[in-house]
Amino acid sequence: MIEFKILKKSKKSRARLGILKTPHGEIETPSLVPVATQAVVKTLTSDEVKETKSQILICNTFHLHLKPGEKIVKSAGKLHKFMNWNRPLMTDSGGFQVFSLGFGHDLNVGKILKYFPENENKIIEKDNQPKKVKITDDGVFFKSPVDGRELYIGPKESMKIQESLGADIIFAFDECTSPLSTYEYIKHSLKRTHTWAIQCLKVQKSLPAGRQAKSKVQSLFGIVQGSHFKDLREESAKLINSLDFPGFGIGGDLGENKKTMGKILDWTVPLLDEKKPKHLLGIGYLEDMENIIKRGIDTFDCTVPTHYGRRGIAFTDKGKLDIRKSHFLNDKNPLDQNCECPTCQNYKRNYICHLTRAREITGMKLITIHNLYYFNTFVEKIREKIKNGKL
RNA sequence: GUGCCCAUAGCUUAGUGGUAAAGCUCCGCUCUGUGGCAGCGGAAACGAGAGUUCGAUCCUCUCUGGGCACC
Repeated sequence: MIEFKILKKSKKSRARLGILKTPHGEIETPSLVPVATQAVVKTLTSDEVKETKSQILICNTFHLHLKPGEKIVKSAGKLHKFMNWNRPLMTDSGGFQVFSLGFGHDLNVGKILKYFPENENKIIEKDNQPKKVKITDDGVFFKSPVDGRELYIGPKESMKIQESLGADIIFAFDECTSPLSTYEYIKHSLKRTHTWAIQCLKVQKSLPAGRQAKSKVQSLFGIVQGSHFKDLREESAKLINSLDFPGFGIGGDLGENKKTMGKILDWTVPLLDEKKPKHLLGIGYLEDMENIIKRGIDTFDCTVPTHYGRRGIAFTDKGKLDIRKSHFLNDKNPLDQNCECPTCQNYKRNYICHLTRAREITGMKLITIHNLYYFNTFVEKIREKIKNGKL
């Protein structure tokens, strides 16, 4: 079971400084949670991840269910042993794949709606279904991206898989919704997500892992949905808060821009138990961090540092650097002048540029290490700011 | 030396008697509970000369370069 201690509350905002204790150690919050979908931070070994100041990782239930299957992971001694990561772990429930493989794929939109004119006519009405995913009130039928076979995940299945995987913090199975859904769609979807949340709690308590020594028990976080509709977000926050979750996730779409993201958090966070940790799912550009932390977010996972790293984008004090650009072949500086990460201590832009252009995986690795270190240092500085009363 | 074949974008190849298309490369841009993908946009070519023709990248000849075979 987790334990969450709030060390300091900001007087300027809802930001707080905390310690989140888990069966595999504690983390300082606010904290970034790097993404290790398939039980690996892509291109890195777990030892390398430790050199990036990463405190906790999040793996994915859906992907690990497909490959290699939770039975394999369980028999390998569960996720921590399997991937040689003895620090805290989370697993996402598979709820995001309802969206990413469903409407997200069909309509080519993300959690935050961009202002493309072609999105204007795209609307998801109440009884619409995605092409490759069938969403029912009991659970979701997926078509496996691996071999095409049909697979079903509902709250019970997600809990069982997550139990086998053995992360410290697990999430309730939810339907992550699209920003293009109508109010009626979201209202109906929300009912499902809430029913599933209740079922997840019940199932989790009945599973063997839910009955073992308290110190080892997984902590199940409930997820608030409701899209960009104020009353639905409020309704969801109140309901999820009323259930016996030790922490919360805030999921779903966050409106059409960064401002709506802040608004949605302002509607939601105050309705959730202040003493419990709050995780924002899937958000975390550098410019988002202060914004969400000020609004009471303790942890947040984001693919940006790793995903961008593999595409050759390095984050620096002077902005994003597309290291594949040919002029970097003549640049003898480190990725970032002030960075103390293993990459910046030992390698220069010219070499990393060459590696990425030659499609050598070490290029991706070096940037991934840097980006993670840079993001974690960025959050570290935000923690400092809270400590010093500046945020 | 003789015979045959070939010559289209930086690379690899389509194609047509009315000036040309694609993949890769290159140059921009997009990417938030991760395909290392993907998508959008851009730059860029008919080896040289002559002939036939209203018009030749396409047909004919010569040259240049490359390949193969034979002596």
